[in-house]
Amino acid sequence: MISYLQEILEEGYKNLNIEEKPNVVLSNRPELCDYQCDDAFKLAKKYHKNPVEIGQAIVFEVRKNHADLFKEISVVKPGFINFTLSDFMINKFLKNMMQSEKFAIPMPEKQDLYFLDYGGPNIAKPLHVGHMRTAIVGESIKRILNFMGQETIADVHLGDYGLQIGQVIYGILQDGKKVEDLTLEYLEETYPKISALCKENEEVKKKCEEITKELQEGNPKYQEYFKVIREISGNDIKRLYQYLNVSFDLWEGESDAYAYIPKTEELFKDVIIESEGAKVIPVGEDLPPLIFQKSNGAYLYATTDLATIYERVTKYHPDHILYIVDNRQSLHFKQVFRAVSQIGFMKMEQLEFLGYGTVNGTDGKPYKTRSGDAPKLDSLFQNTLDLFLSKKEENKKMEKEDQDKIVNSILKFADLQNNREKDYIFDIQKFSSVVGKTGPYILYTYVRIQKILEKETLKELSETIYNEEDRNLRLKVLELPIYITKAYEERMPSYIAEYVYQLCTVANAFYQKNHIQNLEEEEKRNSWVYLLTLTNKILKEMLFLIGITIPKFM
RNA sequence: GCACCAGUAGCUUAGUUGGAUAGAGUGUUCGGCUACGAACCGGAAGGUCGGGGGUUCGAAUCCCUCCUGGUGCACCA
Repeated sequence: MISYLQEILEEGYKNLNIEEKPNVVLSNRPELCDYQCDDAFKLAKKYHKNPVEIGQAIVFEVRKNHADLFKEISVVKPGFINFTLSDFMINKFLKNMMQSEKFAIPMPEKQDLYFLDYGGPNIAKPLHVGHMRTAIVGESIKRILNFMGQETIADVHLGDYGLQIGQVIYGILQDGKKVEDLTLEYLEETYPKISALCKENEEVKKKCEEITKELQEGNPKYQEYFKVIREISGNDIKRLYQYLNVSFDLWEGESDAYAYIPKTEELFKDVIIESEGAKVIPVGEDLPPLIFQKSNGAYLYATTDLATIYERVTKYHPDHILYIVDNRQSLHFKQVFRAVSQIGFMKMEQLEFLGYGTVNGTDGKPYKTRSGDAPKLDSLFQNTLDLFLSKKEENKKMEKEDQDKIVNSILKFADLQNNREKDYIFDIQKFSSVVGKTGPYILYTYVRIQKILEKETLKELSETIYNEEDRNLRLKVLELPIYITKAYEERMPSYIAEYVYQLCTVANAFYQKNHIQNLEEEEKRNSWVYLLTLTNKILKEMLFLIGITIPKFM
């Protein structure tokens, strides 16, 4: 709708010899108009005229050819141009949306290949709430890109070759465990134990670093342990991602990047210098240098990230690489991006750091359980399910599959309605709420509309709009492209969550007031069935984009 | 110390390429099931948009400054 209004205005601007591109936005005063254009202020400054005069000239041009599209176009006080759509125009666009496969949303001209990195679980520790955020946000960004016609490759990028593995192997050696003795439970308790030990005991830390280095150099005994650790941990990680409906095309990790380190070093040979016994890459006066190789010869996170970029670029030639990671890593990625772009291997604008805020507890500090760890995902899923089941007796009778879908909707909607970049407070009680702006509210709306439509058949949309709730719903449906475009351009799924919620509130108001069953006026009935059909079609697709699937019953 | 991010209603928050009266949820409060599902709908109260200054016809949004909180700063990931 907006792009169409802008086209109409552009036509008028040409006739008036205005070079600027028109800009139309959703009205912020819905009682005055549907859409507004605030260009007259800027144009007034540039052409040294009164904004109202310019506004009137623009309106005059628009009226010449498109009068039937508007109920009203007016210029108000300081210079706002207000558009109120005619029923004809609203319905014309609703039909366009219904008939188009992707709701007549303007698609990007270019089709690029995006490489996404939104996993990053450490195979030495269980997944916690922070991993869920990466996974949910990343999966949603991937689906949005695909919806907009873009190609994607997603890599889980396991944290599987650093000091943490050296620490676990140290623990295994101490306990005299054999490969076949290793279990998930054992790994989960060993890592924190040794990690804590390293902090107080310099000897142990040195030993762990030594093991890490030898592992990286290919020590066969350590390699054997490593493979089993990765196998055990990887299976558990897969199970949790599966529960969240999050998938990856590649299950690579830092360890896979090691094969590319020699070539990466070759690529960076002109900029690698020696400093304090380590090999580093200077990345500018304002940043600390990136450490390529430790003075003891071991490699680090930054090295594998460079090698991973090398691998991805040479193998897949992506146009963009997106990192969905915690904001706390912003400095690290700034260094990596600079290193890569300063030698011209990739351009800065091809590399995107999509930082998300830290998940904090009600005290505003990073979320921890009483024992001091970040809560495991398993217990979060279980707690959320328990809370949901306790809300209503009937919930316990639902199929397990539907219960899981609702738990997913609770967690994902609670997460995605927040702005991606900001820290947010995680309170399990509020997070698991099922009333108000929540996943269950959205699902409830969808299921209820579906119930209404079950008894109806889809026919034509008439030219009439019958009342305020009816008009509000039609207008809200027309707003879809605004939100999806923003979500795509800014890589912000929260815009879609927001739209879905708004659509549900107007839909609720609509069907609460307007009953379809037993409605004798044929035209009205057909129109409303048409409108609700389109509404649910959109809801379903948008819910898919934020990773929410719809249960059979609520 | 330096750098980055944030501060919006009691609580959780949306809105920052400058636009009209700052928008939700929750909590409080009033009203609505003889109805296609009340996990709902309608109304009320609740705001110095951290403080101060500036730019502008117009600032939550841009600039300066101060306060508060978080995070990161060379061999962890």
